[in-house]
Amino acid sequence: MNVLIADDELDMLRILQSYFKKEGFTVFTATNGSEALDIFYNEKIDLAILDWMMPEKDGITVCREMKKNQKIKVLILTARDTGEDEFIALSDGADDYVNKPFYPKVLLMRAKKLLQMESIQRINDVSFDISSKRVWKSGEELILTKTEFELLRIFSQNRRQILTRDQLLDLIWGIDYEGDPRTVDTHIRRLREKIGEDIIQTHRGVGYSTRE
Amino acid sequence: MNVLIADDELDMLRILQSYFKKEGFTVFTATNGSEALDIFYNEKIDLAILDWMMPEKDGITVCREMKKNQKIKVLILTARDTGEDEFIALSDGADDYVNKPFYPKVLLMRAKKLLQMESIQRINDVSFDISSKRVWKSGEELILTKTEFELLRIFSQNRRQILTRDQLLDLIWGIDYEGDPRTVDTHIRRLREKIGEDIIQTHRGVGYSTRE
DNA sequence: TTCTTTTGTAAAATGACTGTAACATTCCTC
DNA sequence: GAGGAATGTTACAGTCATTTTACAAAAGAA
Repeated sequence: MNVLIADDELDMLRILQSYFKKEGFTVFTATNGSEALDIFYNEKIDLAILDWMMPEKDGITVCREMKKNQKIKVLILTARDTGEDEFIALSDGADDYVNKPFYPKVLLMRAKKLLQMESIQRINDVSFDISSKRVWKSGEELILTKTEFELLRIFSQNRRQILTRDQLLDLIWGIDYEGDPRTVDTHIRRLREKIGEDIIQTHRGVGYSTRE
Repeated sequence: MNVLIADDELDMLRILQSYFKKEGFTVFTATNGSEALDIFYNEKIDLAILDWMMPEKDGITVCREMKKNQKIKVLILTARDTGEDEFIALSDGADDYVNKPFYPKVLLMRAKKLLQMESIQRINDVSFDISSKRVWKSGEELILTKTEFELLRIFSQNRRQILTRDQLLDLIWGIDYEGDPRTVDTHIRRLREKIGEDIIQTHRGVGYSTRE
């Protein structure tokens, strides 16, 4: 997992960096908003931890920019603590908001929550482990192919959201893959056969989603 | 969306209840942990907001119990504010943790984040999400066809305004579509059947509007 | 290599949605 | 209350989207 930490206090940066590195994250750091965006556009960042008050561009501005296109998780960090600020941050797309001073352990925990890093995930009676790629349905282990597992993982990471066939093609086969969107149907069909018909819901004319 | 709020301070309960009701949630309340679990087992609760310190069973115990089987979001509320507590709560399955005192607006925002309902619109007891094209009536999800959803969207964007059949044809089918205006009646009929008869009002000789 | 599994595509079968028309009901006017 | 106009309701067939089946190419395993 790639995390980008942006703060103009170097001490803060150093402390967070060491905490996240210890947990196995790949850490990128920036000391101002523009630098943060630069890194964002050049690396595949999963989570950005942004200080509100930064030179060049403040955390909220950077957050808005990042949230425009990509699906990245953003956590805003700040020493201000009026409710209004927190409200603005959350309204502007931030996924979480933590006041300074904070306990690093808690920040780490919140970061992991955002990234859904608990290794065992569950959708109704189907549970699976991302790292070992094993899947169970009410206790019984299922054998899924690579594509089927990918589908399941993508749905789990985008719960309740409707994903179009094209989105699924992009997410599983890559943005530059040129294939028949109907192929998705077939894989959905195969996945449903294994995990049960009621996990994935069809939205006619739109796409598919988990049913929860 | 059904939310359960559990706190032994009655003032707190009352304030939160009114905030959440105004936003269209169905609110259940409890003043201790056992009562909260009772309600949880008897109702379909989407989100539980639990005070940590409660008689009978504390919030964390209740949270653990709720998280055992079901897909429910839990937000822990507390006046303690050691990082250790927050860490425990989040580790034990809580989805978010907010310190008292807090700003109700922020709590509401966090609750909505948990339920992924940022762009939700409402007409009476019917709520829907334009971006994901999903519709609920008092908590239950409804399946609307494309045309039905379009109708609902147009009415929501033109609240209280009376729209003629021709206007609706133009807005939904496109300006150059040549079709029977009575077709609109049939779609209104089908939409009413799903969302309830009282949402869309007929204006004889003119057209239709929302009734609010 | 040969055999098996997985994958992508195509085409047939199924099922849902749509528009129209015909009939029923309600509302309004006289 | 009768008659006429507008709306509500139902039924149906054409159309379109999805599901399902089948098959051959590709990838992996033996």
